[in-house]
Amino acid sequence: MKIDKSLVRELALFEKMSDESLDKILTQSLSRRVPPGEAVFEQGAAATHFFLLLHGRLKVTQVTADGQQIIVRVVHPGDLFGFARALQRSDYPGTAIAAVDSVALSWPTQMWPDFIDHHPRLAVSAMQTIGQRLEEAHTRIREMSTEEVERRVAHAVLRLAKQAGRAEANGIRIDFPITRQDIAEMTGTTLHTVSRILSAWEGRGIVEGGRQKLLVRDLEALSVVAETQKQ
Amino acid sequence: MKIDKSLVRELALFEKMSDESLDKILTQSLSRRVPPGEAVFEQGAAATHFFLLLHGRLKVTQVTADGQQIIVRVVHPGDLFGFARALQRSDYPGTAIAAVDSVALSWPTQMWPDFIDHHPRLAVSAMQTIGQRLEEAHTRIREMSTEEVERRVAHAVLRLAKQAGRAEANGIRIDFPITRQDIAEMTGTTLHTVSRILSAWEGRGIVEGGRQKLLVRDLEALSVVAETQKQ
DNA sequence: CCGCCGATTTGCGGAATCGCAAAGAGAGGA
DNA sequence: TCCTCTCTTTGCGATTCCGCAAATCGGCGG
Repeated sequence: MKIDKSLVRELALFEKMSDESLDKILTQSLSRRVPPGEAVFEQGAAATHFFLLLHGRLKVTQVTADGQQIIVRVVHPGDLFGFARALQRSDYPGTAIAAVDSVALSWPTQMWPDFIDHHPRLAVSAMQTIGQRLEEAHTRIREMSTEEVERRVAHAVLRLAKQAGRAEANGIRIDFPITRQDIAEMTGTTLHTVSRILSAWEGRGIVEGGRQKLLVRDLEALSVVAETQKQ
Repeated sequence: MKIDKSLVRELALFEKMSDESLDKILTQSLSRRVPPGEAVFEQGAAATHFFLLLHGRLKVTQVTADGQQIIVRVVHPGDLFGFARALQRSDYPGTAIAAVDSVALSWPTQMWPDFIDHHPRLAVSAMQTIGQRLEEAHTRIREMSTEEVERRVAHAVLRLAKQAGRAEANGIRIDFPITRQDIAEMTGTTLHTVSRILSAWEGRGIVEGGRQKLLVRDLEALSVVAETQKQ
């Protein structure tokens, strides 16, 4: 499939790579369109490919043994996904579901070692990416350990605004459909509590809600909420 | 400094490396002894080196802006540490403190890209290590999102028993000094709650406590606690 | 344009857990 | 051996947050 090279070229991951190498890698990839609600891969399935998101937005979820679901992370355009475990495990640890119409490139898992051997800089880039992701995970652990629910939700919304925000007349729009339940699963609480918190914020003019919609009207005030500890 | 090569040779990280390469790498390293309570590096300090723990046990902690501390992870012999961020950040994101007398090898941070360029397999190994660590972090996030405190503490103690357990007549001894406060900081709760939980377990014959001591008497029962959801 | 279905809001107990406080206990140093 | 310091235990009231329930809302398909 014909791929828009300029999109890939801009990624930090391929920054140091020559044009020929990049071409070679791209010709070995497959492109796939994923409509909203469809899974790119499912938790527990054999990890046959790793992916790069070109367009759209994915939610990576995990389901616990007793059926509870959490959102591990949101995948944005330019992110690699479905690969961290391709190195260690044979199955995907989570499910990646398209929140909107999305397009992803994919490569067979077994090509990964080849990539690294032929492009050591790629290894460094990839490691930086994973390192960042690890840092994010630690941040989340720290937040869940030390902050009350309202601050955690504030941090989550701030992250969404930064990573998936689109400027609008009245503020920053979260640029994909997201439910209260989703936010609850990102912050380790219930949709009820999230709803109460967002309602309170709406009353203070900080955000504006809606069905699967969220608009941040006052980033400043939201940051204050995120940094202010109770009492 | 003279280093016991056999110790290093066994590590998965260096598994695929030739003897000459390994020798070269080891001659470039420095060995350092760290007495209990002393820090290998401090949060926020310039990341000048990355490390490999040979002997002992370290606790990696982070302190939040408002002074609360959490334990990010425990470093066991054979683990690389203080490097994930050397790739992306210029300072250490946490503090590594020796729980017991420890010995670590260190290399200057700027040698990392060299390592990768000359030993691509090392890059793959390192990435697997970070990938595993990321997976652990996600496990912890999942636990903190969906489980009550008692189950989280049970999981934490099980992990400690697996990673730092030494067989004893009456059960599995956690092989380094650990306080209730430590366990609290690993599970996102308070030392009071941990103390109550451990007391209850002691009453049921599952564990045996003591000052900075912990002995798991009934691994089976503890696993049941870890997997049983309330009600 | 109407009806249905999933998303959201909100009230109200109840349970889990925190925070404070005070007492007990073990280990190492003087 | 005694003293001191830190760690640990335990009680009790205060809070946060969950879980259930019921009502409302909004968009999509027919």
